[in-house]
Amino acid sequence: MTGETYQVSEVALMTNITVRTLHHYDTIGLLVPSGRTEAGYRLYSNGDLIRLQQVLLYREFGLSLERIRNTLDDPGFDQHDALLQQRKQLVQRSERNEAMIRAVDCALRNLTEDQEEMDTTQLFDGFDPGKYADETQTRWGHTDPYKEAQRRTKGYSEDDWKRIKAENNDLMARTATLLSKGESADGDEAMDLAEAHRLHFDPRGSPKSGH
Amino acid sequence: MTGETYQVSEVALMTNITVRTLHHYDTIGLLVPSGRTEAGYRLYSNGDLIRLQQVLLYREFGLSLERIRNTLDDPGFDQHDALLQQRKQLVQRSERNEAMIRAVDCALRNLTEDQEEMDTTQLFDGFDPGKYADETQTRWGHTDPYKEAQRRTKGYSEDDWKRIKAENNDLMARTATLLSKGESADGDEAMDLAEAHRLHFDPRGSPKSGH
DNA sequence: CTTGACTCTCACGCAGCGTGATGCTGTAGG
DNA sequence: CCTACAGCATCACGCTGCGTGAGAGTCAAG
Repeated sequence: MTGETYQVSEVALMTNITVRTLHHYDTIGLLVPSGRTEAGYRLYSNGDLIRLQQVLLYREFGLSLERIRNTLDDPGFDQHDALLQQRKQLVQRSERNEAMIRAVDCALRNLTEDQEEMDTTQLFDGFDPGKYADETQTRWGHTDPYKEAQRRTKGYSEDDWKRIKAENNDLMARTATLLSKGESADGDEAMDLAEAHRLHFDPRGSPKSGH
Repeated sequence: MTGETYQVSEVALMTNITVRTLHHYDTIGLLVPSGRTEAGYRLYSNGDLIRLQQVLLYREFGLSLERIRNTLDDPGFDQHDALLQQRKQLVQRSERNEAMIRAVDCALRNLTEDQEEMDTTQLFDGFDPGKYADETQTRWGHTDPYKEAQRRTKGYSEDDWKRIKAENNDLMARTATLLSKGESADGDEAMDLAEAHRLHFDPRGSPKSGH
């Protein structure tokens, strides 16, 4: 007979997952053991193992447990479609992820590379971190293990970096418009928009693009 | 004076984040507004905005809020190093992610492509999903929009796929060893290892690699 | 009977907020 | 002055996928 059953720890050993995971899959209804002992011990059948096998496979693909449960409980409903959608998500995440990598590379470049002509200030494009910049510059002049990373990534993500900078600049734009309507909210002296703008660009009083 | 202050909703508008996020950053100490009104309203200064700006920048890089807080609160401690580590993590995730994509592609291929000679069964390498396979085969014969994806990924991830299949096969191996020592735990009839193995390979009774 | 290895069921914790619930504040209108 | 109504505040639970005890029952061995 194919009627062997296994306890949690056995299944855990077989599949290399934890007992807790089995508990979890049980409580969320993803993999409910087909049997229990009188004492309440979970008993997994061979069929349960098969299901678990599929669960783990789909999990390997990055599908959510909920999605896995749906596709398994309603076979023929998704599966292929689910995989396609999953692929899309993965691709998106991948792109996003690589953009982040490039962005980090750019940040690293900006932190180290020829700071005479491109210092950290520019990182915020006028929205300068100021005092922090001073310390950062003196502290890590050239740490050097990422030198190669710099070369590899040189001229490699200007657009991504620009996007981020654009978003940062966006703050200032919003700030300006916000100020133009909210200046009466707090300040009694109605300063003109230009002045407010300048203050925002450099709240510490060191004007750089004084217009 | 540079003494303008802003309320939560204003800052939220400027930076395009939610009020709740500001609350959160406050409670976790990532961005504590430098002031409050008598009524308890949060008041953000320009300095706060600068800090927020940095926070959002690092967040863009994928650093955890905790890590951001550390690097900002102890400037010169990490930052450069933090970015490097972050880069490593991102690269890892990226690799993992792409492996998943390739795996999904393989799964899709196995689902659709020439099923006469490579049906879903093989997906589990003997640890066959059986009845599910029948349904899946008949339902999605050829949906076709991923045809190109198939071509692009052809012969493209055999190793990744093999790794996954190996992991799946691992289950069976473990099962076998488990059985060899645990057969007395439940079953009274001491079947021989080979038999147990076969049962495991195909608990529904349709032997395929009957050795 | 006791020990020790397993098992069970709560239930909190983590990351980063979303989403109400419930109540006070502040300003404009009647 | 009273009333709306918009904004603010503080809980506090929800989500994902389990990890990690806590406290207690089970089961085979000594």
